[in-house]
Amino acid sequence: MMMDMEVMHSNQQDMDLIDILWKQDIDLGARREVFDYNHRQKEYELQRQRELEEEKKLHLLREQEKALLAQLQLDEETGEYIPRPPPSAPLQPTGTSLEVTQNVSFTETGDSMSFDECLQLLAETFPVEGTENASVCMDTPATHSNIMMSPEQPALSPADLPSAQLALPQRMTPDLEQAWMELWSLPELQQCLNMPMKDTMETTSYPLSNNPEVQSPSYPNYLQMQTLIFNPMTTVSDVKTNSLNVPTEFMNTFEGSVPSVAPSHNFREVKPEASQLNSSFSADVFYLNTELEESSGQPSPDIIESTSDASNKPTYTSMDLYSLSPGESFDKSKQNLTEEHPDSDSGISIQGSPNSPSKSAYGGESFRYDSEMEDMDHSPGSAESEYSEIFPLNYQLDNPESEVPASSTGEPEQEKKPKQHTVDPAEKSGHSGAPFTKDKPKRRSDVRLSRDEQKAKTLKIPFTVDMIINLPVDDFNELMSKHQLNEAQLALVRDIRRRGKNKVAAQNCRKRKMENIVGLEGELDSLNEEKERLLKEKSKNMTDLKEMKQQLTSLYQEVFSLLRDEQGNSYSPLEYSLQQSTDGSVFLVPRIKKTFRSEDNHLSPL
DNA sequence: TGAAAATGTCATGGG
DNA sequence: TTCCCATGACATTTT
Repeated sequence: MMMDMEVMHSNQQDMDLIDILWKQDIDLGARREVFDYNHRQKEYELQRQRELEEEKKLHLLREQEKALLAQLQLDEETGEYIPRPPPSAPLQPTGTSLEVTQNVSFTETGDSMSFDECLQLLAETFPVEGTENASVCMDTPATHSNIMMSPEQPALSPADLPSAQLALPQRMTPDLEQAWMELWSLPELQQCLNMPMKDTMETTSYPLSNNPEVQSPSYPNYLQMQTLIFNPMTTVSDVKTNSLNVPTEFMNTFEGSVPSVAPSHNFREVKPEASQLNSSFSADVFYLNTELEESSGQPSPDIIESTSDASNKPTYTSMDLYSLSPGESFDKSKQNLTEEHPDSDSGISIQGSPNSPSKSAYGGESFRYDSEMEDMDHSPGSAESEYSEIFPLNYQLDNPESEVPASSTGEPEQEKKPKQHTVDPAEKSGHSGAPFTKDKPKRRSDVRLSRDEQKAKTLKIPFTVDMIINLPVDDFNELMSKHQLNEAQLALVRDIRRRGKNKVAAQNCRKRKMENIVGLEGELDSLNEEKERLLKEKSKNMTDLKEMKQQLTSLYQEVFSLLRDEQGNSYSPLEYSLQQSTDGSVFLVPRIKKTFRSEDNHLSPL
């Protein structure tokens, strides 16, 4: 509290200083309200109003989720949450649909009343004219009306609210400024409110999906921060659990039909010890999500946030990053989870994570992530190889269960010939028909990369497929020389490189072929135009020739009509013709017995 | 479910 | 000779 008072005091001093500066700068045309302390106070109040509104929204959503989850139960066969059938003694009317239960949850008793009271209190406390504005961070949750929260999360019940949230305005009414200075002094809040969206995007070194909601890595952190701010009683484990709510909402964003409470739910089941973790906050969030990811197969955008916040943290590898698949990859991750193992009774795996220790076995994994992005940027054939493609397959690689079929067969993949065209057992288990029921099958590139990556993982290749494929020859040789690889590893690396290179070459070849086809088609068009032009020219020439012949005939007849022999008789054009010699002189040549007359020197020069 | 398109892979030849 | 690339042909997957 002393610190808060100091903050207030310093703020007052700052504002006074700004006032003085304004007086000095007023001549420069600066508006008064820019430096007006009252105006700033008003803005503060506006922001507080937004804060409280968001808080109410969050609470409402939690209540909604809570009520919804009360009506749901996990279908162990499908892994989906389905409306809970009425118990033996039906407490509700039969046939209660999901929407009905949601509506019921909204209209239920005291909760909404608490918010109404809260709203009223807020309206009395903050008679602010505009409430529609929301900060960037605050806006995001409001856009997700379908936010889903964990049933186990410490959702702020109405009973908790007076101490945590709702009592805040009441208690602070005499000294609102001080109370809000407390809030504003929280670094998380300041970070959130001051963090431009683009900064968060920049710190996230890989492109996210087109979904703008996914492109806001600050959003998960924001929710965590919200919990920290508005629930002072929140424990570390609560924070973790709340942080897990964010991906659930993302899950809903991507796949609204699939209940999104699985991660939190499953997390509590599988990782109960996680609440005991007491390390740093970000690390907790990250590891918890990583574990959640491994246990439930649903990556968490929280990790993205953690990645962006602590991009240099050596605590996670790119294998972890592979699992951070927004958008489509979420579904695919779940798909892999539930569909690659149809034998599993539960759609959500609760098996152990045998590869968790092995994830660090890949020393160069951190490079792979960037390399993949470079590949997408530079590889001519990777224009369509979007981010959503990379992550699912990488997740599949990282998914411990994806290896189960291969290992369960007792036939290690390294025993397969590298150049074989047959499909690996792991691939068959993952891609052969039936298992894919919820989502479309993976793309071919996913299959291939997954194949190579799985093989590389199986043979413990210490570098990534992209490194193998895309490194220049010298670098590749240097890399190979730095690692002692056995024959199988060398063969696999060579095959991967050859296949990758040939794949790009084939893509380039096809691209060139298409370009050639397009070029030839263009050339054909131009040639056809040339042909048409020539045909027209020919026709015109024929017309001209015909006209000239007619003119020649007329001139011929005219000349003959003027010619007279010695007796003054005219020559008949039928008996004589006019011929021109090489020297330009024109002769009258008889048509009949020309030779004879020629021999008799009867040629008559004109 | 079959056809067409797209893509991956292998074999081969040339630089 | 080896490596790399281009490309035809075939297989497989996707649409």
